[in-house]
Amino acid sequence: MKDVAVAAGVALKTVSRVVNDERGVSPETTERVLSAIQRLGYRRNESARVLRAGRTASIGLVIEDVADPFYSGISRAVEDVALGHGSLVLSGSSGEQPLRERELVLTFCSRRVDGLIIVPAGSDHDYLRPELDAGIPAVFADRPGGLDADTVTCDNAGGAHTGVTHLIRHGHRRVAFLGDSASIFTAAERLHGYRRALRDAGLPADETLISMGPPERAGAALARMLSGQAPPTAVFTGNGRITVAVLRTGHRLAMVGFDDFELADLLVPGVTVVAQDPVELGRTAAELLFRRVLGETGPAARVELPTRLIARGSGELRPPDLP
Amino acid sequence: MKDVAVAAGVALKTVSRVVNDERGVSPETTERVLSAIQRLGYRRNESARVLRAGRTASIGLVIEDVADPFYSGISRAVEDVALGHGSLVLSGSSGEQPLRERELVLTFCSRRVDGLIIVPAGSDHDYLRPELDAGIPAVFADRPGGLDADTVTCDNAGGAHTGVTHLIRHGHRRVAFLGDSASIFTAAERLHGYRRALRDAGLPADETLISMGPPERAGAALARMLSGQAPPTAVFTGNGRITVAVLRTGHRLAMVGFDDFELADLLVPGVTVVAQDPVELGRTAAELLFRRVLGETGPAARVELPTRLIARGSGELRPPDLP
DNA sequence: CTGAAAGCGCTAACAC
DNA sequence: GTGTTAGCGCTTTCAG
Repeated sequence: MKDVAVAAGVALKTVSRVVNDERGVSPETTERVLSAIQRLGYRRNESARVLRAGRTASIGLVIEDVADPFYSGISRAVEDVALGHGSLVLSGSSGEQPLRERELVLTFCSRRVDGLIIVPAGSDHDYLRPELDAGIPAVFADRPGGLDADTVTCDNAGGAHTGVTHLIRHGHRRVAFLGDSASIFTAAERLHGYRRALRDAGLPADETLISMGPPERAGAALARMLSGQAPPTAVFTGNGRITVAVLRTGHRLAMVGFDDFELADLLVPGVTVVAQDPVELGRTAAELLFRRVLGETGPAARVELPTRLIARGSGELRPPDLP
Repeated sequence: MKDVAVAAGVALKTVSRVVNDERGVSPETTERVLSAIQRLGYRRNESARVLRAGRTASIGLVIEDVADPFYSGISRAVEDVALGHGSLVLSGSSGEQPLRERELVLTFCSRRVDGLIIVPAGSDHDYLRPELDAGIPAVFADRPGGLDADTVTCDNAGGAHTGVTHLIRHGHRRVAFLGDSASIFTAAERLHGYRRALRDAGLPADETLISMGPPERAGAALARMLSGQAPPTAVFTGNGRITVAVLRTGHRLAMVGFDDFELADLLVPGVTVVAQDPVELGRTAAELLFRRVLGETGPAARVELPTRLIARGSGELRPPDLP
């Protein structure tokens, strides 16, 4: 910048003015500065600018894994909203490890991001308190965090309730539930929805038909149930990865899965799902965040997004004894 | 930092020393500083540090769309390598628009990223020249850029050749090629591979069996071919999205697709594909980049990753006249 | 309309 | 061991 000033025969501040489109510079001076900038290949150092301005025009996004289509949908939506606000996105995958989440968040904070969108891996967010107090707004997405901040979730319990009720309406009385580890908020919520659906239908809850754990183990869990005393005639799967794991076992049960996925309609039978909308989730979280970044105060918002049942065949299969 | 120094009764530099784990500070002073840091909730401002140090410990990644599994695989791999080098990733989706690619890259540069990984949307990268000269290394991934920089691609032509030859070996003499827009490097390369495979097999190239264009139009293009004079008995699809589009048409042709995808094995018949490895692509690009960031000079590297044919059924169907 | 000086938060270089 | 000084590249006063 100094070089440009010298080359154009003006003061530093004048170059700054031109670069920032500030008014009050004569057209000819502007011209001279612009040509010097061109000639020297000058580009403003954003880091220095940030140091003065305080705002970095960047936000931090912590998700579980970019390579998972659910989270990459969120990512893309966040990115688009951020770009609309002239902001960049620093993102990182926590891999469901609270420690890594924490490290990523703190790293982002030390780079003075203007705000954070976090899909919480852990439930303890005390480490965030000082940052929030320091004025860095945060929004929790997909799951609530352990802090009173803006939160966007899906109607997990309601969605599971709808899906399980759908199976029950098609004549099933023994519906298995295969969910992710119970420590994950969404998994626990969906299990609640399952239990409530059984209760609402006046069906007993058989604990041998419930299995919570990582997707890799879902196939084996189902096999155990099927070889048990009173096997299920239908299964509700608690997320997309479990749905796929169960499909790979090649069973022929009625089935409804939480999360839509590409090609669900091309399988035979088509897979009936309870769909969430990751893009909407990301968009909403980002908009909430930028509202805060722009200075909005007020109590923490809690947004719950609806789910949608998409019937494609697998959820409409009747139990063997009811043709 | 100044506050911490005052609170601990030491000079600024001493705080800096403690924060940076520099040697030469007595244990008790360290203790005093640490407790002051704790008390005041101090966290170093990375922007200021960057301004001094010159390195930002961040890299920029421009891909086409994070929401596409191929690119999100790349993303994740880049992120992991970057984290291993203590670096963060700024990422953005170009949406295949050269202008947006350019804007993202220049924005990243003005934030002084240490390096760039670019999946080129356009082919003209003159705008990058000054940045490269200014010492910001760049690596092109998936497609070569219009500049002499490190590049990682897949063996597009070879992969297509293998896939098409596979169909020919199963008795097909009329193999259609449905590729993405010819302006996209990978699409053009794969078309070359297709043509070469026909030539190598002594088969004539029938231009009515070739269609290049956006995935949305692939279904219609195939329908046109099938209702033509001499319809194809097999089809080679030029990328994952086209493969899916073609599957949705519900045809019953023999088929091999470029790009593997989840559930390809669960469809009936299973979909035979030529698989690339996005994770390996991202990893290689990132490693190449960090080698440059760490000071390696020397001529631009060109890495070509192999592809792999995975037979699952659809590519082994024989033509109707050869049972 | 333009410029000079101060300082954002930090670290490198050199005292003490 | 510790402190002082200068300056990274920019913007924000406040004077011309």
